[in-house]
Amino acid sequence: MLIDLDLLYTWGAVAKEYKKGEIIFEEEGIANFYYQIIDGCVKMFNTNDKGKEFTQGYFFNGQSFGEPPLFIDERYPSTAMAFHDTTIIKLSKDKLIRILDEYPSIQKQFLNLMARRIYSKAKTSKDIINQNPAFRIIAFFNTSKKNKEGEKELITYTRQEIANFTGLRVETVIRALSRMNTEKKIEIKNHKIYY
Amino acid sequence: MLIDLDLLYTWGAVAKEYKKGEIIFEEEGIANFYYQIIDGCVKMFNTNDKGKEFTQGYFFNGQSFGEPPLFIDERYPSTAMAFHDTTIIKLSKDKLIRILDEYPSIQKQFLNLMARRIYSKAKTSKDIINQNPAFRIIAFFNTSKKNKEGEKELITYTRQEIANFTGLRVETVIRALSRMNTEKKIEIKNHKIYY
DNA sequence: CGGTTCCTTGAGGATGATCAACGAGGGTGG
DNA sequence: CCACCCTCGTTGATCATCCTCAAGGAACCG
Repeated sequence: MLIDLDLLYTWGAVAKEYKKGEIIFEEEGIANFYYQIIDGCVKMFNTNDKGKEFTQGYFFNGQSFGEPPLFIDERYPSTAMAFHDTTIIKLSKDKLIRILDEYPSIQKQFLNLMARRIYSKAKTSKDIINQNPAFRIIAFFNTSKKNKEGEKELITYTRQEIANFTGLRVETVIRALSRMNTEKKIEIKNHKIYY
Repeated sequence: MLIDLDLLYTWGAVAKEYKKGEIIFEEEGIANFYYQIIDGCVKMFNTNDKGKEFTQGYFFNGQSFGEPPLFIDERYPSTAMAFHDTTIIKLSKDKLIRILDEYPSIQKQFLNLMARRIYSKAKTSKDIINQNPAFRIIAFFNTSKKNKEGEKELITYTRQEIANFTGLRVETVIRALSRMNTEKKIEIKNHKIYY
């Protein structure tokens, strides 16, 4: 949980529910609000001229998203969409900036958060460049895995979502997955993927 | 210029010169220092199993680099190397953290810096995924361009460097460039690229 | 039970990677 | 001044891989 909910409400934040598939903000839109997820999941992505989608990342309970443009007066580089039904608390940009100025410890938290994001992005782009479907897919699974070490867990993303995240095509993902299955890198039971 | 040099020296920072090609820190190394470039250029990159290189970015005069791991206690995700002869001022991690705690305005600057990095990384990975050599190369040129709008300027990177940054191979870059030349997207005079 | 959404398979084509040479320029030392 | 070396740029041929297009099949949900 990033900023305390009570604090946010004190400063005039408002909770809003978004239905699955609803757009929260769009690429090139002006950044006016701070968003923090109370419950649900948000996907950030870009779409190119030919409608091909690239997923920048997923955000879950207690996480905030879309903050960088607030700090540097830029427009949104990507679109944010509710991936499931999601409740989000919204605070105006000015108020967020004022909170950061008043609470240095919160500012520090945000610095750490941004640092962590850069760190992951560096790791991810390194992996994506590394041509090779299986490798990219594994890298994606690793970032999305809940229980780090330990037994196999169900992957809840569709093959299309995996494709969007890895920059591959659905068919390529499917073929790579079945190859990985026979090579025992993953397990597929009844179309469900375990890793 | 990020942190004032006098301030850094006051806190015990030391300037050091690195010769072209010299390694400043290595992937997976422990992060103990804050680095700020006084003069020169630094390249951050990863190398995969087969020796293929992926350039994460270049850093120039007045910029700092390799900070994220300092904030989150991780190891370096990439290697940093002097791209030309470069003078760098080094400060220990603890001292940096203490500076940030004592000067909230500096902490804020770092927050803005990290936000800007995330913003660029988002733009870059979007572009790289967008299969198409010409597109990737143009995206790289745009980020490295000094005078934003305006007339053509000389690209000072070798074709190998362009390849490393875009995740392509040298030959592919060369062929793409000459196609872009005939299509007038760029200009090549005497092997030199203008964009 | 009908309609979505997701998954699967095959055939064919496009494109970037790979391998192998060679060319061109710049700097250095004899 | 010239020969040599080293880095960078260039070209062609071939190969592997992923994309594209097309057509179904399976699972899930109201």
